[in-house]
Amino acid sequence: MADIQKIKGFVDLFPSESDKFTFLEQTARTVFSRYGFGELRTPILEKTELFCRSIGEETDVVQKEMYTFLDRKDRSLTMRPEATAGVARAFIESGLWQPGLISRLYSLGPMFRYERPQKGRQRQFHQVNAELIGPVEPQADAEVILMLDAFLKAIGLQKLTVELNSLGCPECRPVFKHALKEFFAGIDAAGLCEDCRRRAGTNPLRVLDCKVPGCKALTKDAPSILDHLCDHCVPHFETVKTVLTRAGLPFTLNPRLVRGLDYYQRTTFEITSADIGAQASVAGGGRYDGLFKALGGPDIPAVGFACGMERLALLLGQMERPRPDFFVAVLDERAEDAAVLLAQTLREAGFSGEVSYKAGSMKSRLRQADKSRARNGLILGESEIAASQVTIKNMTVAGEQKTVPWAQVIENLY
RNA sequence: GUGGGUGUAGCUCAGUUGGCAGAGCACCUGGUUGUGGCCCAGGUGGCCGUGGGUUCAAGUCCCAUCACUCACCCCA
Repeated sequence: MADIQKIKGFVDLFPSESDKFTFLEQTARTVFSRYGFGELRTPILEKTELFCRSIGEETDVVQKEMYTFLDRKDRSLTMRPEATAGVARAFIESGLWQPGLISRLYSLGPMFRYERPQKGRQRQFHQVNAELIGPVEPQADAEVILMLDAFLKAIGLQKLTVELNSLGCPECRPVFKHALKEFFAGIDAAGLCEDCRRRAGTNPLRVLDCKVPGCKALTKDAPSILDHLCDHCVPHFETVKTVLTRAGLPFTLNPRLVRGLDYYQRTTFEITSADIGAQASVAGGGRYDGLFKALGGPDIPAVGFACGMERLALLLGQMERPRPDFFVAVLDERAEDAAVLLAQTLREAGFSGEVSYKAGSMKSRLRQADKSRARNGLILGESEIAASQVTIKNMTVAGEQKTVPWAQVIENLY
């Protein structure tokens, strides 16, 4: 055991795993560009205040999950726990915005939250984020959800559930919260779980999302946010649903879907999978019209989502690595230089493969060639050196091989 | 922050009421002088997570500690 180990909740990804992330990133770029999105790369480190003001001072993320520290000049900095705040900050700071402008931006990269790790949750995790900045129209909400769905389909995922809700706006949500508190006042609070008795006062919306059976039963007849939407929010939500339906995307209405970050309003959504353990949510997002103003910028509406790559990777299964074109099997010490030079020539011509640096027995070197899954075994032994030739062995068909001059290797590969 | 589970070979794991440290896979070398996969034989490889304690004797029992893991909270 090495005496220095990686820190808790951080992981090393070797090729069999990192291949999945590369695939996810490439697919995201391809799909998002079809929707007119371009990549925005923002810093991993931001001033702490940015996250306090955007995510919400009272949220768990800000209260107990941030990697926050003082730099050498005693400024409080934080490793980003999510992407949207940084994107909004960058967008405001750039000064590029003007009324009527629409920006389509996505971001990829690591996020950091100080939580206890478990399946589908690390302290450093990766998200692909998309932000559609500018439009108030509900069609934009639908488009973002459709783009997310297109991405998930492109990586081959089935059996995902789209849950949809509207949280209302600053106008109608307070009315609903009041109705909810009245409801809790009217029921026997003793039947609620310990957490929910606390939450009923502090964050009543959360109680509706509790999985404890007793709480579920007690809140069965609780008022629904969808019955309390105001005259602006109702048609907005109706249009979102209509567009999704006409696009053929099935979704489930979940009036109890609550988001953990304060900046969401109106449309919210979540994509879940039943196959990845307790942390079932692979993506979540919604509309955050108030965020830019809260950060001291202009009043810009926006919709977006965050998608967890580790959770997607859990659903991917092993990816097949491509077969190398060749493996140079060195049988004679005098061929050790030539082997590397032969490989170099082939690589310059676009072929891929490896070399056994040290000479060894035929059996040993061919075993290596076989293990590398190469299509061609290129044998350099005593007789080949003497004649300036290479024996090319077809590793995919038993007993098929030929010996050719150095310069004719490329056209004779199997 | 709270609870459960697990730490033995590179990996996956056995190891009885306390009595010599094991298997499979992987790796290496052979089984025809220069021909892979399948098969066979042999071999390399262990501070039994760490530190205390009990005992003639501890992988095994007790205490502590660390790590990993699953779940809660919460989120992607």
